[in-house]
Amino acid sequence: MKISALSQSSGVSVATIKFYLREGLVPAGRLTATNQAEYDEQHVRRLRLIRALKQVGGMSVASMRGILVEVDSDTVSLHDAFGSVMHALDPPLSPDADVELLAEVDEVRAWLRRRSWDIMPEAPAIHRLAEALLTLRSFDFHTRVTDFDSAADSAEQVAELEVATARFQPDRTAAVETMLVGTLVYERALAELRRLALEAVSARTEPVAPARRRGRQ
Amino acid sequence: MKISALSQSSGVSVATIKFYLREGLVPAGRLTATNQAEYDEQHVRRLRLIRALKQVGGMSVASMRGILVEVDSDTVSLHDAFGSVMHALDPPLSPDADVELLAEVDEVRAWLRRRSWDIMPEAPAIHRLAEALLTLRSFDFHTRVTDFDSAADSAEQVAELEVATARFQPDRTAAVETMLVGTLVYERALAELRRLALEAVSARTEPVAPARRRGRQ
DNA sequence: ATTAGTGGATAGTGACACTATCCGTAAACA
DNA sequence: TGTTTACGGATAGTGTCACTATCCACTAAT
Repeated sequence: MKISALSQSSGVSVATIKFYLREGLVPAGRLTATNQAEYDEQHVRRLRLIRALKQVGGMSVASMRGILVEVDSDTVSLHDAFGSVMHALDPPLSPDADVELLAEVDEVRAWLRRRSWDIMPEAPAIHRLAEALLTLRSFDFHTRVTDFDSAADSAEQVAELEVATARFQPDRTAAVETMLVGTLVYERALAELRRLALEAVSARTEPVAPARRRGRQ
Repeated sequence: MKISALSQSSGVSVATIKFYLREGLVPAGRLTATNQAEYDEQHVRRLRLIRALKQVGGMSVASMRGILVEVDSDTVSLHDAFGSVMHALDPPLSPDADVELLAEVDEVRAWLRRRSWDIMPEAPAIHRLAEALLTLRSFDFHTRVTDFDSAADSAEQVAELEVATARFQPDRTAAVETMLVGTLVYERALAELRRLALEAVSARTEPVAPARRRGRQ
């Protein structure tokens, strides 16, 4: 498969594929001459993955490179590979050692322990979750991690299915890629589900319109 | 409050505030002379909102303008305002009348009806959810909307709390802003929760027993 | 033999989110 | 009172990003 065929079967322009090759997002083809190279299904799959990361995850080329490096690196266990990719997904932590944040992080860690979730203590998701909780609180939401028990149960259910699907893949790279795309696309799906829930609850809650008196505007 | 004070109490530089004013993200201050204007708490709140939308939602200035227009427009009911903002949050639909997508959309609609969720039939979230399900299927996940029943239950729980918090706000604009920021930040929090669930499930599922230790790497 | 396509390098483009500078005026201070 | 500082408004410039276009020597296909 030459570059024009790869372009054809992936829907990505030749110029853009060259750009991705330069950036290290797509592995180089096997050279058969100084100006001829051979590409295969692995490259088609990679381009599909890149499109999904870009469209669903809104990811930049730089962060995709960071993640795809983790996808391609061979760690000992599949679990470690999943972990590396998950950690690379979250933006790096700022070293603002805010006291309030650290307290919240501790609360999240304690909650995880109570749930018997075996998480690396330095997982960025812990910090990100704590940050989000703090932000919510600054906007009048009195939310604590413990309010998420039911959400955690259902997240666990979906996760079972995802991990099973990823482990079912024929090879290591495909497994990690599946885990990656699954994480992002399920996130999107569940976010949309949430927006629908919001609309449904708001519809149910709205008191008969005309009777409501607020100030001007 | 003059512009430098506004900058001080919001943490946004004067130059950037001027830029947001030009772009219509922040309403103009009340002019007291040709070169003096008065800003208030409303402006501080708006700048905090913009920062949250940018950092948590990763939104562009253009899409923020689109949404803030909806926040400021006065519709009859609060529910309609929430709806407009929700719909403006999802990127506009592409007019690709894919048969497969339409079938999926119908399945989502039927599922919503079974749940007695009162949703506008053209809500973009329906299409986005259907799209995500199709993408998942193309990556080996055999997922159907009906797999989301448990997730929907817990989403409904969180939504109750959000809607209540938003309706508790003193004025209309604050209510809509609260709803908006709540939607995005809860999405983030639940996404992080999901990533933690994934790591926990993967740890539990890993068949290799020997040298794995928490905290290593 | 001609032509189209290739890998590789380099330069250019348009969008984006600010950022800097300038201007005439007004407030704050000495 | 004069002088300095800050203001609002307008315009131009900056750095980053994700491509896109052009060029080159060369090879494959016709």
